[in-house]
Amino acid sequence: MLKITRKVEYALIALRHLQQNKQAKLCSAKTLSLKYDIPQELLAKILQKLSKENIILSVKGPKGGYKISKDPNTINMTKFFEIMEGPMGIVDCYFDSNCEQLSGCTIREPINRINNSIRTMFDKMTLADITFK
Amino acid sequence: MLKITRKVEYALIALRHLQQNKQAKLCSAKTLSLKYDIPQELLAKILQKLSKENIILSVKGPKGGYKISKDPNTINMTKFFEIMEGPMGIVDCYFDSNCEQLSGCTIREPINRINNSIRTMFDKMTLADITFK
DNA sequence: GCTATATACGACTAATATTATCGTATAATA
DNA sequence: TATTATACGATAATATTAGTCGTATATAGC
Ligand code: SF4
Ligand code: SF4
Repeated sequence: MLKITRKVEYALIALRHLQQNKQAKLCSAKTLSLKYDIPQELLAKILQKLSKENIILSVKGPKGGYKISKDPNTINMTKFFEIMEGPMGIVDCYFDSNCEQLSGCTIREPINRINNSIRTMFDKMTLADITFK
Repeated sequence: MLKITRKVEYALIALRHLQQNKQAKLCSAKTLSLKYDIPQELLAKILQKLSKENIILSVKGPKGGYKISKDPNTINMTKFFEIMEGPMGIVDCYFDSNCEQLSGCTIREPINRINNSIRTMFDKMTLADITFK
């Protein structure tokens, strides 16, 4: 319960590495997967998503790989989580209304207050809080 | 990602009902399951757990059921979540050390800071914040 | 041009966690 | 003693997450 996904963790590990080696040329998915013991194909897809979102820059071909392309201070964690995993809420009704209980739900309001607290907390936090500190 | 479970939601709905009808005698699992459209057997097990933890009191037999037995102001949400779902952490290594990456993990410290922030937030919140307000 | 290496991307499978159900036992009321 | 309700372990169904595979494309170096 209340877990972040492995996908997000792998993304953060990779981003931290790229951030702290940003003076270096490029770093490939393979290099990162070996260094941090992350399944290569899975990490590759994660890096592709980060690239598509212009958080990192990708270069194809031999000697290719990835490097940081956006200041991690400018990306807040709510946004980052939603880029990686879609809408973020501790219950589904925050972004989807298919809940059986919705019509007569007595806890939706208090639950949404909690939701907003968590979102606010992550809004105030940036990628740099994880990739730097 | 970062979701609470249905089990917890059902528990909160039931507790809110019991709290707001605490002058009433008893309320059965069946009554609650019909009123809130929650699978009866599932809700029954949830109520049994709450009873075992002395959050509610149970009475067997016809005319039996449940009622609140502990002031919801005295139970913080971290404790409540952990009663219902076990150790709470956004990553496993907060309470379990079977992670492949653990030895060379570069994000554990920053992740744990987030973890602590979430726990602190829920420590400051009580069951009454959901069952009353 | 050819080969090797690396990203891009969709489809698929496997593993795990969550949600729900079933069967049986026990207690108490009337 | 029949009925209603809790207690509890085992099992099944479903959803989510994690990981793999196949194929295409780009490019560096020879
Ligand atoms: S808070 Fe209520 S409406 Fe929202 S998902 Fe939970 S049960 Fe459904
Ligand atoms: S933070 Fe690091 S050690 Fe902890 S679970 Fe995630 S990858 Fe594993």
